[in-house]
Amino acid sequence: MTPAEPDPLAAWSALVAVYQAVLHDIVQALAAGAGMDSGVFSALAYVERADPPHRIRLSELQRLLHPRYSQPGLSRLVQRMESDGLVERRPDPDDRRAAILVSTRSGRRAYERANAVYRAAVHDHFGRHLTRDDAASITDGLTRVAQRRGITTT
Amino acid sequence: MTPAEPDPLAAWSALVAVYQAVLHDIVQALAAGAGMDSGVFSALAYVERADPPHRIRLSELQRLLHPRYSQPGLSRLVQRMESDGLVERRPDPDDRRAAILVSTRSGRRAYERANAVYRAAVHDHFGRHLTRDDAASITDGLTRVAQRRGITTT
DNA sequence: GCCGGTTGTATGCGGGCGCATATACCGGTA
DNA sequence: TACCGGTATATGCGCCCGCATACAACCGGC
Repeated sequence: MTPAEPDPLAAWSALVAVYQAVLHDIVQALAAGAGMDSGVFSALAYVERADPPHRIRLSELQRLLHPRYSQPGLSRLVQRMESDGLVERRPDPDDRRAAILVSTRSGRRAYERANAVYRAAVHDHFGRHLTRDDAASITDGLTRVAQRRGITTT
Repeated sequence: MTPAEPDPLAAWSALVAVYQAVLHDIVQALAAGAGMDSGVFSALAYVERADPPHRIRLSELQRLLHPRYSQPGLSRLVQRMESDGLVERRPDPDDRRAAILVSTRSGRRAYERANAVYRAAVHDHFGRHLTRDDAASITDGLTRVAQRRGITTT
């Protein structure tokens, strides 16, 4: 394959095509292998990796999940997670408007299982098609864009 | 910035973060600047660039749009496009089950305007944050994944 | 010419999303 | 204290999506 002309539109088109196909497959894998939809998985991942772990303010989660979910969208996503027993909602002692999410034991187990499925799916549908150089140069290029745009990765 | 370790998970995370943020901004730009949602724009783009141009079989459009739209999703997307006067539905003389979409004059104008907005938005929110080398290496790496997965890019 | 499997498209239904808005609470100001 | 602009979260509403399914038309074997 001859090296690509440096056309940002072509880069964007390739990014869109790969993202849509890979994400679709990962979503299916998560549903089939862990019974979890990708929105719940993303939110739960932020709860688990928060500092301190296993708990996060709803407004902070909203900031991390933007623009994937609007504030009302997150409100309802959390309602579903709560009714599925993955997280609990605690009052914030310092601010009575705020809610703090804490993962339940069952939520933590579900996350561990789902994360294993997720990592395997990323490898199967994306990682194994990359050379080491590809992985490094994609990470570099996109991380640069993310930094310039003020996007926080992961 | 020090070069990234060749970690496919990090590459995927960066891809997701950049995609979501950039797409969000492009969608807003399309809505504000051309009054068109991104699904209509994608579908119309395939209609316009089909061979021969301005007309496409619905089932072929479905193949091109997969997995972004399911078959029923596309059926309704096309209904909206038709009721907005962007395309017309013609019977296929060779297969009475099939529908052929043909863009209307108004649909072609709307596409030209929206495409200008789209290209500008891709530049503003993505391209201008890339060096020439970034663009080339992202295109190269992702195109390789797309080829290995049998994804047709744009 | 018929028949079973396949393909192309549409529709019923349940559910998730974003926008606009409502409600409660915060913190500063006078 | 009483107020007021801003912040954190929830809810009403309409729309769009995918899944399951329905229906029509195609095609190959006989």
